[in-house]
Amino acid sequence: MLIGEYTHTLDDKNRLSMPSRFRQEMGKKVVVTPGLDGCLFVFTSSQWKAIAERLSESSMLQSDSRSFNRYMFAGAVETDVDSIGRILIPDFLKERASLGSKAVVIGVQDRVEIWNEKAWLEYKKGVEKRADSLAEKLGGIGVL
Amino acid sequence: MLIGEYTHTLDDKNRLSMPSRFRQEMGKKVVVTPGLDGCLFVFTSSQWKAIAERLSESSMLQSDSRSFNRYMFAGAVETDVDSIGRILIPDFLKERASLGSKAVVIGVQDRVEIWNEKAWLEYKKGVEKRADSLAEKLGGIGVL
DNA sequence: TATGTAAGTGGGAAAGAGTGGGACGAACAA
DNA sequence: TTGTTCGTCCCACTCTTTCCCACTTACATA
Repeated sequence: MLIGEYTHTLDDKNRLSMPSRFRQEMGKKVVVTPGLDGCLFVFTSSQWKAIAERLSESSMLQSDSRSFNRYMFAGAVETDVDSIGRILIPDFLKERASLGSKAVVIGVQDRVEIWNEKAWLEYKKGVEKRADSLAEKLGGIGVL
Repeated sequence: MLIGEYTHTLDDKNRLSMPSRFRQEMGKKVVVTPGLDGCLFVFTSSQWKAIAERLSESSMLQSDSRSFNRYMFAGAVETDVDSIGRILIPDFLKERASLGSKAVVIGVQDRVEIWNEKAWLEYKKGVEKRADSLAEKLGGIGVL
């Protein structure tokens, strides 16, 4: 289970350390994709395979699924985790998530997300404020 | 799996480098065709065969599929990948996709697309805006 | 407090990828 | 037949990427 929040530096060579607690679960190869709400998603190879399969069920001839497929596939990168647990963030993904020299790496159950430092702070603040009402909303549909 | 986004130069001789990560999967011969949304498609020989077969199954009696077939077949070119991974883009395809001295090469699962730099930027921007709603529209993609 | 271990950061060297240019051969025109 | 042009193939240079190693900081333990 991937949990916790870590701030790591994204160095000149676009390398980003994964928290050591994540490494075993993440494996040696991961896929980084644009995520939702402005962050990046990091998937294990097997997770990614499952996603790709779902996506491929849609027809190339339909505009909407073409768009979304391009979004997910062209935006994705398979990258090795180096010998000391770092991954490479290509420039176009770095831009997409507005990453500077610091990035926040968070664990969300079974996936890892990478956030711009400020964006994460604000997002968190926003959620904290709404936490109570969110809880009720989710409670209403029987989550907890 | 072909994924990622790369910007390469299209030189004076209309040569375009394929990303090194694509080369093994692409093989030595590819078929370049006019694509959809203003880009070019690049298929492996075997994929092209499959596509051609599927297209030929569509009824010749329907005006629409006749048109589409003409669009795909007449504009298609088979071209070798040279010893260091470049392909030749004939002038008429270069024009069709409005390619300048820079072109964006993207991987979309099992096909490669070639885009005019600006056109890709704008297309991407447009899709990014709609990404969240597209994701919902296309239904739960499991992890997402 | 001192020492050892593990994690995060940074830099250097080697390998690989991308770009450009030149040479060779075929085709066409004079 | 000769000269020119166009296309293809091959080589070389340069820049980027990747791999490996070293340093530093933080934490834990004795």
